[in-house]
Amino acid sequence: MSNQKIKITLPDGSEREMDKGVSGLQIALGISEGLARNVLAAKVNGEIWDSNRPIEQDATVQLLTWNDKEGKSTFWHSSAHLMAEALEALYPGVKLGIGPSIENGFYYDVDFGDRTFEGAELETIEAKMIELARNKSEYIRKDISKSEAIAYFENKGDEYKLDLLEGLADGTITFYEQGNFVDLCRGPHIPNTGFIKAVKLLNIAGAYWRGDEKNKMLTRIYGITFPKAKELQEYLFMLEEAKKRDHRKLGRELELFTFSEKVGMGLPLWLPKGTLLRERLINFMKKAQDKSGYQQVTTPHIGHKALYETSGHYEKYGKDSFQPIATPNEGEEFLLKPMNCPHHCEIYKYKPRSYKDLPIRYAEFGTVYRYEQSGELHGLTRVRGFTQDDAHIFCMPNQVKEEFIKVIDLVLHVFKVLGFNDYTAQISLRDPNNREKYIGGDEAWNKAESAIIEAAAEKGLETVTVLGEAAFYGPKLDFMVKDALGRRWQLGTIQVDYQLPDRFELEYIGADNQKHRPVMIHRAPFGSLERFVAVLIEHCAGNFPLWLSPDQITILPISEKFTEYAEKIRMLLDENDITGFIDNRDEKIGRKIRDAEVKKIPFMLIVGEKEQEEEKVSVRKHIDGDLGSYTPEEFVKYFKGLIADSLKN
RNA sequence: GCCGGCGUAGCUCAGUGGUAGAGUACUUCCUUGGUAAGGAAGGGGUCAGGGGUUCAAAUCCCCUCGUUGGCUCCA
Repeated sequence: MSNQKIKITLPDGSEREMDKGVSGLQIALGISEGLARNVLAAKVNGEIWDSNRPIEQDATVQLLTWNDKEGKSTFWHSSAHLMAEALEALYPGVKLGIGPSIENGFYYDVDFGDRTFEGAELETIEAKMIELARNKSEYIRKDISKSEAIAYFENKGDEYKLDLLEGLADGTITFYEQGNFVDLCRGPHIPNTGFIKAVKLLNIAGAYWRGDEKNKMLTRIYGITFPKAKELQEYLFMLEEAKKRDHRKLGRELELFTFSEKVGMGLPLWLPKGTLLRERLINFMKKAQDKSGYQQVTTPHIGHKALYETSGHYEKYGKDSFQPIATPNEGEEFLLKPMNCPHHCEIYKYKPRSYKDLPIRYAEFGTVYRYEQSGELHGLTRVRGFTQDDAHIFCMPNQVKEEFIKVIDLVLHVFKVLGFNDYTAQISLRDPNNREKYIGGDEAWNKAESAIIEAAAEKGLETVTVLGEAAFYGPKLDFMVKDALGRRWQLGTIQVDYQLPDRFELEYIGADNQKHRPVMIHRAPFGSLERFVAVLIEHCAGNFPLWLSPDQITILPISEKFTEYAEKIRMLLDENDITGFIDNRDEKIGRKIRDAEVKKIPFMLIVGEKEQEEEKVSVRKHIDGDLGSYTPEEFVKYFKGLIADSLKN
């Protein structure tokens, strides 16, 4: 044991002299035994290490527990190894792909050979994992040479690990061993398997090796583990609650939309209430756009095939799309429109444009059709026919940034009014290694990409940048929101495009009396109305903001003797553009209230003998209950005030 | 498109080879009731579709369609 000292700096800024070779665990022990029991890993100079790995030089050390994101991910990664150990014990000869931690838990990709893995077997694996966890096997890190590593997996016959090893440099390879299981792994891991107290394997799915559909499909087993049984119970409860928000379930229950096999998969049918919701969203957007200088245009649902050949969409997507519509005339073909932009380009072109006209902003709630892969369809979030709150801004190059910023403001306004605070702004750029996926030259792309980056920076937007996510004609700024089950969906999108103006030969006459090419910005704050409604439903669990709610009010007469008075109230609401209906079923008031609560109707107006005499209504609010009695006029004023408040910003 | 699961009444679901069920919704009647389910009666299913095994199939097998969890894709 060396008695050389090193300096350890803790997150609170305090410094400690410790022996060289001290581990995170030992540092924790020096603070408190309780902490030491809970330490899962250590962050050493920003890098996550095993808590028992010796620290050889001065370092900033943060001890990671279950309360830290990195602590959890280490825990789950170790759990993946535990599951792999259980799998090898139960199914000798299985081959393993990769087994990382994910946002909520972990998975491991497994090749069971010719065997079909049954979901029912998950419980057996869970039991085995718990059994192995009780052994408290330590996770032991080993540096190993590449040749030894290759020899090990050649002997084991695991081609996936050999494939992974190919990409690794000699001298950087580590194995981790726990119990009877050895895995190629960078680490880090928790001290031993005994930390894992509760296990739930959630589901199985197919996943291509290395995410490439040309490769073999492995069985991916998803799971989650916890250091306490109670935390698993809570997690499972939360999952159940999340399922109750599923827009597919609420959409049916609240009578918003439906699907029909006969109409076709992925083609939503909007019911009256869903349509009302859509219309409210559309009016909201139109109003916001009117203020921002947009003009509404309307274009047909089909267009000549040549239109999309010009735009490049046909070449890029034609073979995977709804196929052209033939006419009686030989060789004449139309396409169901997958995009509105080519139509809008033609509107731009219908007359010569002056620089004084720009920017021109054409907006359309355009319904488009795309042949999405059958396996991709999902409720309203991924459909084959949907309505975009689309608009195309045609502007001069020096107006791009300003216009882009205005669109960011519009998107943020929408998110703010609807309470979407938890979104990710993603800058989607070209994949530098795969340029043939895109049209257009480097110069235009570079200009477009920097316009987005600058505009986002200028707005102080927190962004993540993802290479390879750009549209084929230009980079994008996408706004992503999670659904009830944590799946991320793209809502708003803003795209800078130098390509389509070129392809459609769009022009304007500049101050110099010369022809110039405008730049296009494609943008859709909702993205698609269908997806937006889906995410909105899950976000508010079907309890829509008053101004959006399809049923704003139901009037509940105590008995049929008061339907006439109820009708008077309804007419007053009608005059004030408030949506209300009378529940005049032959049911008791308790029943009517219950049904209105279940249908999540924001307000109930109860009218009986007392109300009729006093010319009042008893107001009951969804979830909150009785608000007392109001005169009808007072209530209308109160109601309108609530709506005005929620639309302020 | 690929891998796995699922498909019984409008909805939620029971029914493991022997005459299709429950709750709820719906219809009719009784009840005219004061803040989350009043009572009674009734109608409703080619058990997704097609083929096969069997004396007999909702049930076992195959195909198709739809749906679902992922993967790949996403203008």
